[in-house]
Amino acid sequence: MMQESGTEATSNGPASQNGAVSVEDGARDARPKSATSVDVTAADLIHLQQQQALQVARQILLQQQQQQQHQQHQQQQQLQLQQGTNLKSPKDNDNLPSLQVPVSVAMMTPQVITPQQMQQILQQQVLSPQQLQVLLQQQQALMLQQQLQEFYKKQQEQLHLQLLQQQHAGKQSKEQQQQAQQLAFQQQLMQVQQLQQQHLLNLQRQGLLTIQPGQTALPLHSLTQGINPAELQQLWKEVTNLKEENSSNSNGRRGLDLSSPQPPKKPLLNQHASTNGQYMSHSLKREGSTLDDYQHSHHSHPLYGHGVCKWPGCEAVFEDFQSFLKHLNNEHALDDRSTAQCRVQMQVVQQLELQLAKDKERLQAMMTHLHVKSTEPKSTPQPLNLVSSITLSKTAPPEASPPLSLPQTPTTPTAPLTPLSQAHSVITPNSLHHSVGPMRRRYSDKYNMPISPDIVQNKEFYMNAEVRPPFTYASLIRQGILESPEKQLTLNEIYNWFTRMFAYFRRNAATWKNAVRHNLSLHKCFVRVENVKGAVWTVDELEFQKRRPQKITGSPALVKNIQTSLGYGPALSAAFQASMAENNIPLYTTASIGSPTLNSLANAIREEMIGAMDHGNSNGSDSSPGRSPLPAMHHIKEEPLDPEDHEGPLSLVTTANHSPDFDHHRDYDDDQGHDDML
DNA sequence: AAGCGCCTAAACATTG
DNA sequence: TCAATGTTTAGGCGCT
Repeated sequence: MMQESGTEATSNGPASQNGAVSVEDGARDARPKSATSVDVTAADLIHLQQQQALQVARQILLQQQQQQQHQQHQQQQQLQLQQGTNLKSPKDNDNLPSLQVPVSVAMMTPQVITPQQMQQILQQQVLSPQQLQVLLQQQQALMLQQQLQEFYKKQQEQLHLQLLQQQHAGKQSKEQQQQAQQLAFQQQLMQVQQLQQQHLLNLQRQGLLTIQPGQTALPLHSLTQGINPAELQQLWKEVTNLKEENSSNSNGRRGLDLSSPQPPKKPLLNQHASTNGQYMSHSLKREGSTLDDYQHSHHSHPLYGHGVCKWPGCEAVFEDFQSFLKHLNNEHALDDRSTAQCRVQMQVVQQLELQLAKDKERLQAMMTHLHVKSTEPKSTPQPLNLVSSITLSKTAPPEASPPLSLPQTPTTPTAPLTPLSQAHSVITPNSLHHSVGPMRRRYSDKYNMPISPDIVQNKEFYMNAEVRPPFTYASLIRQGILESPEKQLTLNEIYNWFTRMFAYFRRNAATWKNAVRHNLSLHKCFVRVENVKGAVWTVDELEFQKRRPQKITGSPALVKNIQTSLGYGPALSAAFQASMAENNIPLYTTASIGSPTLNSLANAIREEMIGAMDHGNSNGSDSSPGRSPLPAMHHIKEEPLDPEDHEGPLSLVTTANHSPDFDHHRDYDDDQGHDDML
């Protein structure tokens, strides 16, 4: 199945299926001028904002640092004055290297933000919650560290002073002094220890540090033994290392690391990585190790499928995984372009998620409003089963069937707007793909017809969503043939029409092609005509029309359903469109609405339905406006006589799982020339 | 429950 | 010979 998706991607190039494609294209366009300000996307703006926030934060930190240095200096002076000693000169300090604050510590720290400043940053609201959290944690750690440093400094000073005092004091009460000194020192040690513990506790609490049973011994031990700058430094290093590891390991999530020597080059990247999984962060983090990392899992590498690089807008083909990796590292390395693409992809995902959430909500509301049978235990909400699910109970069981390999349809969470008249058909996300055994709920085919002009949009829907169209093969074949300029198609052209018009038929080719051939042979309405270039298939409308009416007449309930669907058709379409539009999803719709192919298809199908309706429902209670019973199109014989082939709809839910052998690359256009945008 | 229509699968034949 | 194209049969399911 994976293969199919891969081949599809390449084969129906134009018929890109997921809405993301267009966005990606946009990214591709924007990518060239890497650093220039030409293309400013929303992501860029956000990035910019965050950069500015960083800038502000750094400035604030700088100021704070200066202030603190100043304060420290003042404190030192005060201390000196209080101690009544002017002996201590800067020089003296310099002469005590062992007491110096470790340089590395000094480099890493001194950037504590005051509450006011922090608030200021918060008010700007330019930092993400994660960033803020990390920032806060770092600030707390920094503050504690600074307290430690100050304490340590004070301790140095006091010791120094005491030393001097001792020298000056001569021999008098030396022991007393030593005792007092020891006492003071012990107190200081205790205070430092408390601070350290507090610090560690904080770190632990913040998840920045995991203290192992034996680990606590280290700091405490060193403290009790007397603080050694080297040890302190080591301790701090350990703590900071832990912190860094922690932050970098946390799903790639990373906030502003103000204390890190190198400013984060692309703060956003790792955030994006969180949505894209580990691969992204892998490739961005350390290219050197990517190869090995992927080696074992290349089969499932999201960026590699069917020998094709799936990086947005790339599609480069590779013989083997190795070359792909090479390509990945070379062409999609960490640069502006990749970054931009990554951002775009993230937005795409976010958009999709957003849309999904919205639609789910909407669906829920709709179901609630319509009192959709709550009997279904299914987890997933059922879409449009607008028509009271009469036969629901029946259909329910099958749906529990084994999951077929059908991949989820990316594009359509929403139901086809098709006037799924098939009332009973319960089109659920599940059923769509699990075609389980009985899959074919093709309900009365004859009834399901698209009815409203909105069929065009439905067409678009089917072109892009892997949803089985609710028409029989015969109906579809006929449609394809009638759409052709000469009203005739070769078998291959029919195949192409199917794949072009319905995403659903882009897979499981063997199955549906066989069905097509079977239908062509089986139904009298399809006439094989020898042509110059071989044989072509035409439609005998008379034969085709013969069988349509019958059913409709039969069941009032069905008629009712049809009416219902008629009424809902447009509404559904509108809802679908609204949904898409609302979420800014490009979807195939509008673009090709005016295409002749679609229109003709829509018309033809509509006719078909209308014809059926006429037969079954002569009074036309429904709203179908201007329904010219058949003929509107291709010499359709009016008389709806015998029921021969009136085809109903293909079951929407059908055997979706077959061997995937969609033979891509059959040009879709060999048949009629109008391939609209496909 | 029977009959019908449709779908899927598959065997087989024909053709290029 | 092979693949594409046609034909036919069989079985299953949903619906009436």
